[in-house]
Amino acid sequence: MLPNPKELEEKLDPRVKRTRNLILTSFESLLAEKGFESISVQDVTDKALVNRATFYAHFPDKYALLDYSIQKMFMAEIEKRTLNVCSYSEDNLRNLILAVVEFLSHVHTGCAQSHQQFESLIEGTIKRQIFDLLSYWLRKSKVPTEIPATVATWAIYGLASHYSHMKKRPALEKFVDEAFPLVAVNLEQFA
Amino acid sequence: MLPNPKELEEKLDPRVKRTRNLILTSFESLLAEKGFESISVQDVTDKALVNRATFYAHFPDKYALLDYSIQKMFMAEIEKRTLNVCSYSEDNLRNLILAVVEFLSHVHTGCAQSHQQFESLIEGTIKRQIFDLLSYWLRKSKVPTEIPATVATWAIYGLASHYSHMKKRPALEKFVDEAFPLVAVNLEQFA
DNA sequence: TTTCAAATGTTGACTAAGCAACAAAGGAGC
DNA sequence: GCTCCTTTGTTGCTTAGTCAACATTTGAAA
Repeated sequence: MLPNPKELEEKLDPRVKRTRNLILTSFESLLAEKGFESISVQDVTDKALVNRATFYAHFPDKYALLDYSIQKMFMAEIEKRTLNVCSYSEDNLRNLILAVVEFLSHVHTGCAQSHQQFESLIEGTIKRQIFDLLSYWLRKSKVPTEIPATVATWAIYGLASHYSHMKKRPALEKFVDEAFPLVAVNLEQFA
Repeated sequence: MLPNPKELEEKLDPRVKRTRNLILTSFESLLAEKGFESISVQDVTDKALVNRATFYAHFPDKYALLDYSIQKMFMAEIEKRTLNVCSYSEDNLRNLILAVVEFLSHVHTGCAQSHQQFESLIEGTIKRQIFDLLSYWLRKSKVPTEIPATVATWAIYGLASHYSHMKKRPALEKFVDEAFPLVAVNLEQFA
């Protein structure tokens, strides 16, 4: 059911879409200039030209906004590579790994303050996205996919996290070439 | 009372400011791509992501929007030169003439289709702005200003219109140098 | 001229956003 | 410890925006 969320969003009240976009844009630009913890809800709504009470009508708190933001950004990365409308193949898997590595590296360079604490906030969100995507890729399978998808999810995220923390990052292609088989082996039964 | 409108706008409901801006931005970008008459209210609201009924809550029709837009753009030109916070002087008058000439030339190059019909639509709006500005400049005068301000207004607009229609436009400075004394002579009693 | 589709204004019922005021929970500094 | 100020959620009421439906008007093609 992965390609769906689009359709749901299309039907939203225009005011809702507008407000969420304003909040999102404001948040992401703030994230580029200072650390997540030092951003207050007030900051976000001030820059978005939206009332603070309106924020709470859309998000329980700023952590929910972070989740929403990460989801959107990650999904954009996935959709850019049309990985959201396909099934499992080695080629798609390689592209997925590339996408996650690039996304996480981008977060580390783009966000003013990406501490350990911050990364642990987004880790769950991203892994959930990866897991859902893999499950969608394997939706036609006759055998259970939960275990292999879980293993692959953690492996992919771990690789990306590792890469984005390396002092001297090797060439992206080289890194992925080396890591790819270790992930693929767990999924080869679905190729 | 010219410097006031700012203060009034500041206090507007944020939703009102937002909506008007969306409509205005949409309209101005449409104006850059096609003729005013071929722009429908529907076009404007579609691009602005605003409901058509909302448009009518702010403007009686598209002609009112054109007025509003021209006023905003012209005022921006005036404020850029800080001509809205001063009194009459030959120097300010010269700058005003420059501003009007440049503004009208800009309209002629920037708008996709600027026919005679279109110019007659904006002529009144612009002359009103010029007249109001001159009246503001002369507000301290002990003698009546209406007649001299009217003459100067028409003269300035006429010059700008003439210039912007010339096949081979002379250098702006040269043109204004030549025309300036003819306007200034009607106002020299206020210098 | 007739016809038909598109654009114009207008309305009333519904939903979202703004606002001011509140209690409560940190957090920094004394 | 205490104080003071900021931030956080929450609430009830007001205002603005959305939507679908309608009657007109307009303009271009048949």
